[in-house]
Amino acid sequence: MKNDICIRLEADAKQIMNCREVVQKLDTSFQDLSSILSLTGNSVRLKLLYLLNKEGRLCVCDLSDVLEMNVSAISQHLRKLKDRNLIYSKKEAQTIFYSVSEDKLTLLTPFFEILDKSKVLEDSEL
Amino acid sequence: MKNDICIRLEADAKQIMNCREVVQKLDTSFQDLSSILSLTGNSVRLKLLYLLNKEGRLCVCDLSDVLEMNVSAISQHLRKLKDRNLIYSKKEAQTIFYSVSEDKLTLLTPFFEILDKSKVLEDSEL
DNA sequence: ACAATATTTTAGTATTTGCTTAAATAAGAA
DNA sequence: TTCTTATTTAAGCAAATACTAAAATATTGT
Repeated sequence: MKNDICIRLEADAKQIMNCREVVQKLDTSFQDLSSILSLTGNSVRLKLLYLLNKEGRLCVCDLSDVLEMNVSAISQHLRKLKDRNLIYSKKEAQTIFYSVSEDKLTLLTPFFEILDKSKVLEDSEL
Repeated sequence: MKNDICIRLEADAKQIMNCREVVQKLDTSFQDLSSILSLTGNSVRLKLLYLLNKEGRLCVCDLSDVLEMNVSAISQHLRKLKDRNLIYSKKEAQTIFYSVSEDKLTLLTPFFEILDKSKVLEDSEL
C-alpha cells in the first residue's frame, strides 16, 4: 500500500478532508442504499419487482411460470427482496402472495417508468 | 426441472401469458437497467458517483485519498462506471479527471437526494 | 392418516466480483 | 534520456452470488 497517499501537487487538501468527512458521516446510508440497489441490480429480481408492481400480487408459482425459471430459484430471490423489505408476503391458504412494499415505491417507480418508456421509445436513457 | 409448470388451480393463464409477453418484450431493457443498477449497488461505486457529482470532477488519486483505498481498486471501479457510461474522463496533463455523465443524472440524482436527506433526517426511506 | 399442492430451505457448485500486488503505459521534469 | 508522477492493466485469490437438485415444512382434500 505505498500508493496510499496522494502527493499530487494540484490536490486540494481542504477538499479532500471535506469529502472524507461527508463520506464518513453518510457511511451507513451508503451501505443501506447500495444494498437495496444491488438487489435491483439483478435482472431476475428487477423483473420480479416490475411484475409484482404491475399485477399487484403474485405467488412464486406464477412468477416461476412467467420467467420460466425454477421455483426454488425464484423463491430464493423473493427471500432476498423480502429480507430488505422491498416486498412483503401474505399467506392465503397454501398460497403465499408477494407484493411490493408501499414505502419503497418512491425509489422503485422511476425504474418501472424507465422500463415502460423503453417499451414505446426505442432509445431510452440507459 | 419438474416444477417448471404451475398447476395451481387459481392460476390465471391469461395473466401469466400477458406477463410473459411483457417481460420478453422488455428483456433487453431489464438487462440494461439492471446492469446499471448493479453498478450503483456497490457502496464504493455509489460513493464515487456521489463524490464526483458533489465535486464536479476528481481524479483517481483524490478519490483514493478520500475513500482511503488502493488507487488500483478505485481505478478498476471507475473503469466499470466508465464502461457503462455513468461517468466520463478528461485528461489534463498527467491527471485524468472523472465526472458524472449528464444524461445519467435523471437516474442518479434521486439517489444523491436520498443520501443527502439521510444526513439531516435520521430515519430515511431506506 | 395419507396424498397432493405450494413453498421454503439446505447443500453443492460454477461463475462473478472486489481487492491486492506487481508490471505496464503515459506525460512532464531534470 | 532517465526519473518521477499519475494512472491503468494483468494475474491471482478469497468471498459473494445464482442456480440446481434434493429434502423439509405447511396446508388442504380424501
